[in-house]
Amino acid sequence: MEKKVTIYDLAKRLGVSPATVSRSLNDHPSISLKTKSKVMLAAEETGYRINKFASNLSLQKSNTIGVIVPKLNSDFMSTVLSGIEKIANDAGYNLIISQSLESEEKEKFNTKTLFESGVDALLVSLANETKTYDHFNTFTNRKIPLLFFDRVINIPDCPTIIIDNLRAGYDATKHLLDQGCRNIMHITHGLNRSAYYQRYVGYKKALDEVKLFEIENLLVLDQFNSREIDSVIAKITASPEPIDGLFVTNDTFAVYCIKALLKAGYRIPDDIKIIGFNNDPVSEVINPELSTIEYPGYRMGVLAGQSILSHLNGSINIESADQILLKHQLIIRQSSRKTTN
Amino acid sequence: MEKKVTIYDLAKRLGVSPATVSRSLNDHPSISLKTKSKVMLAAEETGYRINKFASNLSLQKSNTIGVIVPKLNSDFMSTVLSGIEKIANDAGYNLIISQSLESEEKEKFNTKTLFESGVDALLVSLANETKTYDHFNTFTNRKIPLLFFDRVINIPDCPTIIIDNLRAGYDATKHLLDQGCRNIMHITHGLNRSAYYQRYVGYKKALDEVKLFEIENLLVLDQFNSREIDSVIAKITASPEPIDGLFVTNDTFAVYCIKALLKAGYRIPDDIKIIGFNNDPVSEVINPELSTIEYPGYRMGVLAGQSILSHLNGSINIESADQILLKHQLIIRQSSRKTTN
DNA sequence: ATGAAAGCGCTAACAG
DNA sequence: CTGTTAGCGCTTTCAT
Repeated sequence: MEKKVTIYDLAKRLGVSPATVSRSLNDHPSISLKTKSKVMLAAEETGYRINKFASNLSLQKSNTIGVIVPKLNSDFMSTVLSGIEKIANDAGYNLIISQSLESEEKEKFNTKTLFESGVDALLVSLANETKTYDHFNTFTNRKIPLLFFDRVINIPDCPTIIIDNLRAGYDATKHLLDQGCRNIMHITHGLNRSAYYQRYVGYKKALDEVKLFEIENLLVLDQFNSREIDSVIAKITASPEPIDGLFVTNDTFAVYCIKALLKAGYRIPDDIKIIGFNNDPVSEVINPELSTIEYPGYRMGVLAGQSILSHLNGSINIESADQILLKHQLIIRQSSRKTTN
Repeated sequence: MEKKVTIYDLAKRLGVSPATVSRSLNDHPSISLKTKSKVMLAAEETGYRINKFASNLSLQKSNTIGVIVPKLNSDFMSTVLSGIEKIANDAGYNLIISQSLESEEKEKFNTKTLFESGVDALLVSLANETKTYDHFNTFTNRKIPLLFFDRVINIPDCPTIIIDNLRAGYDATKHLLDQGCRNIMHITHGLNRSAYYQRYVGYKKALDEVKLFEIENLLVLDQFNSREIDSVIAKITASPEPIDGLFVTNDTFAVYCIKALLKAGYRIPDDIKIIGFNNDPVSEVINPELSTIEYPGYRMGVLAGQSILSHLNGSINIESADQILLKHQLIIRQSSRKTTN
């Protein structure tokens, strides 16, 4: 059991003051090179490690960034997190990551504990359930940088990083129309989150332009899990006018749809054309390959990290913009291509 | 800008001592109910929040658990993390997550910063590169609970959570043999990590039993990324004796292999039978569906969390065992099934 | 049941 | 260039 060694121990050992030790350790300019190296050596020998609690308490900062996401284990989210972690880590920041599991309660709780843990900034992608936003006041009131990504809400002085979801929804739907679809169903998550709502608006806009919008063709799911697939197939088969296009706001679920539809005897893309969302790796694995909207997750993570760091440094530049809009991209693959016959 | 309020502020406001406030807030038994509720109310009204730095400094603990993983963004790892987070969060612990990106240097650095951040325990899945383990001494020397999962190393008093990789490798290979394969190639990650090495040993054992082991059929890849797929195909086509079986220790990469092989004109499972590892969702998306070894990631995360918590509590039970061996399972799907002709 | 006071380990203003 | 000293905010022992 190694004993912990403090700057006082080093000070005593070297016959200098704790302040000198502290300054040396922090490479303060006003310390002679000689003392510095003496201190560093002693620190090395004794296995000295700084106590961050004490340091943080004194400095009133933690070099830690909090992150709240709905769910860790999706390809998209873990990719975003990977980007955030890379940037934060390179800048000497630790990441405290927690998941809300789509629950407003848990999001509130996590917000509270992250605040108390003294994170220097907070990055949030909102739970689907969340309808009130007061729990973020603790951060905004104290001017602690708060940033939303992907699932955002507009709060003064809180930057957001998103893609143009309306446009993306429009692009996806327009593409299906261009391929000849006339009765397009939209399968999405709770419209409570603007990311999803905007995609829906884009979908509606494209259809309104050609007078083909049908409210019955909207299917809002609670989760995107495989248990919900039956209701999808039921709705499709029950449709008075045959469904010939499917815009699903999640690749993984779109893939479930493809599998279920094929099993039910539908031909894809001949009978029904399908487009997903995110460009998850799985979209290239399914047969037929899934058309989708490319969502730059890693870049989003990197930008979220850079943006929050620049806020933390007080530097003003592109990353400290109020809103960053990332480009999405329509990716056309087999699942939605018009069949020439 | 809200001002931060401390227990001193509350004490002054209520005309009691800071000690009483502290005790009330912590529900200490020796404080009258009346004072307690008085304090709680004042805390509520003023928006008091505990300062964890001060608390941690005083208590010498952080209610924080550190986690180091090779890479956040894989289905398997994010699922494990999701399990760990659930358990930790429910027990009132925060998680500081960092990725080594398979680099020994970064793993060392992260170990150091997590130590300095005062985590109460550390959970590690080792980087593939890592060959020395001294950097964990800071933890073991001070008896800070340290646990390895998935990619483990045996260090006294450090529990490990793994599956029986040797047996899993054996099962996978034996299955291919049972399906009639006679020239089975093994595609795996660097054998530096015992998880992979043991799978290799199992593979070899199954083949040795029927005198079919060929060292030339071992292909060790640095990464499992799509850029390496060409070398795989090259090796398969160049094999003097036709390869008729493939045991790939990663589903995602196995899927790349299937796609590339199909494109190269091989029939699966007729010409080559394939089995993967992990039972990632993608294994059910590829056509033909991929046989694989089920790896219980979420359970592993949950158990890792429970195990480390029980160490933290000093309780002795099943979760505080030195080694937990989770059951894997052979899952047979189309990609490896003997074709009846 | 409550208060006084020391201590956790580090930082920084001030003094020399 | 270095030392003294006063916090940072909370916990806890020892009194009362």
